[in-house]
Parts: sequence; structure tokens; C-alpha cells
Amino acid sequence: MTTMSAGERRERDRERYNANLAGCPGHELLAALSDKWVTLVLSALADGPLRYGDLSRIVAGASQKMLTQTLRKLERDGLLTRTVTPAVPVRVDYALTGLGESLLPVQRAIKTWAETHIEQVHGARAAYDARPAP
Amino acid sequence: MTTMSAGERRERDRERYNANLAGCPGHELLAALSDKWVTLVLSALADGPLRYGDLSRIVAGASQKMLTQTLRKLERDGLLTRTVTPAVPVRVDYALTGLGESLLPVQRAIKTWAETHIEQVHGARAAYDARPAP
DNA sequence: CGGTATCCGTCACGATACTG
DNA sequence: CAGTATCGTGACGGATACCG
Repeated sequence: MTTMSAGERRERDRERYNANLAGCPGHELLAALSDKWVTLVLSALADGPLRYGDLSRIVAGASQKMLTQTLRKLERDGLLTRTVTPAVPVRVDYALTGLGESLLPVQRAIKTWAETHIEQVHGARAAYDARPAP
Repeated sequence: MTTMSAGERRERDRERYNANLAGCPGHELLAALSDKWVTLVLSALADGPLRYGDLSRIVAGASQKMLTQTLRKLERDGLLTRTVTPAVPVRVDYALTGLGESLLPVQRAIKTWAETHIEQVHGARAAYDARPAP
């Protein structure tokens, strides 16, 4: 069968396209960074290692589940290390790796742009929202 | 009433925290950029204005709904302009604003980091996944 | 051509309870 | 202290159909 419905074709195209996206480094990174808590955890650890409890206090908005999930993901990606000290009670420290630290300048670049231009964005939004209704 | 259940307190804390987050320029930007299609649209327009149809072909993975939604958001934020030329059929052009263009270097920074370090990340993942099961 | 309107599945997230 | 297990829900994205 060489024939194929338009729907099938579109679906196949989308799959291909998404496969490309998944393989694109830029997108992978962006997907990782955009995670609500990743940035917060990373910058919390920028000043030095922290224990789980400390992190959960600093990143106060995160649920236990989300915090753990985020930490595991970052550990898997080699951005931080997880060190368990067997004692009673247990002690777990998290610290940035070199790779993780190398990400901090990128974060700063983003932050800098944001602080420099956010006013303009807010202004544009206000203007847009104030337009006469269609 | 000065008393409050632990649950209520946590909930209130989370709300406050999220309110802070919403006001944080860095997070606002990150939330905007992380949108699956924003980066693609922006870089598609980096070389010059495009019509809606062109965009939908270049950003092939996006559904019509998502593409329109993304374009509207970017227009609202002042990152691009939408120009309607009343004719038959209608013609709509999208172009980056100065503000939108100023975002391109940031995108490049992200892309550069990704291309430089993604191998390490993949290596770390492989190592993590290959560890002996607990 | 360039959209809007509507329905619908899924899945990420949070709350809660329990464990080594 | 530092998690794991389980369940409920709501926002988001996709498919489809229709409009100026």
C-alpha cells in the first residue's frame, strides 16, 4: 500500500519531528532546565553542599516528592553528587559537580537578560491587554 | 484564631513561595523559553519574517493550535509582531522585534553549552543506569 | 489562508501515609 | 532524617470540525 490518509501522514511526520527534537542537545538542555525546581536546586547548591533537609527548607515550595525527583534526575545527569553517610540518623549530602558548576554562568546569562528586559515585556503585555476589544 | 493546622500552614507557605516565584524575572523568562515551541519559532524567525504557513511547515511538529498559541504569547510579550495584510486570501506575517532579537544570544549561549557538554551528560546517564541494582 | 471552537486523553504534580 | 508508595485532579497538548 502506497496510499496513506492525510491523518496518518501527519502523525508519522510528527513522530519523526519529535525524534529529531529529542536528539537535539539544545532542546534536551532546555527541557532539563525548564523543570520548575532544577534552577532553584542548582542555585541553592551554588554556595556549597547541602543536606536534604536544608534543601527542602530553602526550596520551600517543592513537595518532598518533587524535590527527590529533581535531585535524582540531576544526579543521573551528572550535575550533582549524592553522598550517603551511614549513621543514625542517616545523612545525605548533595553537591554540584564540575559539570553542574559549568551551568551556573548560563543561568546567570538568563537571569541577566530577564532582569534587563523584563520591564519591556511587562510593558508590552500591558499594552497588548489594553487594546480595544475586536 | 491564631491556631492553624500543619497542613494549612504548609499550604499557605507554598502559596507565598509560588507568588515569589511568579514575580521572579528569571523564572518568568525560563517559563516562557521552556515552552516546547518558543525556541523553534524564535530561531525560525531569526533569519527574517515569515508567513504563518511557512512557520507551520518549518516547525512541523507543532499542531495548528499550539503554533497559534505560541505566536500569540510571543506577540503579547513583545517579542514579535503580527502583521495582517487584508487581501484574498489573507496574509499574515510574523517578524521578530528588537526585544525578540536580543533573546537570540541567550539562546545561542544555551545551545553552546548543550553542544559542549551533552556528551558528558549522556555519559553520566549511561553510567548511572548501568549501576548494579540495589 | 489563517485561524477559532470543542472535546478528550494523559500525565505531571501535589497531598497523604508509611518505612529503613 | 531521608526518603518510597499510592492515589486523586487539573492543566496541557492533540485531534477534529468549522468560520471569515
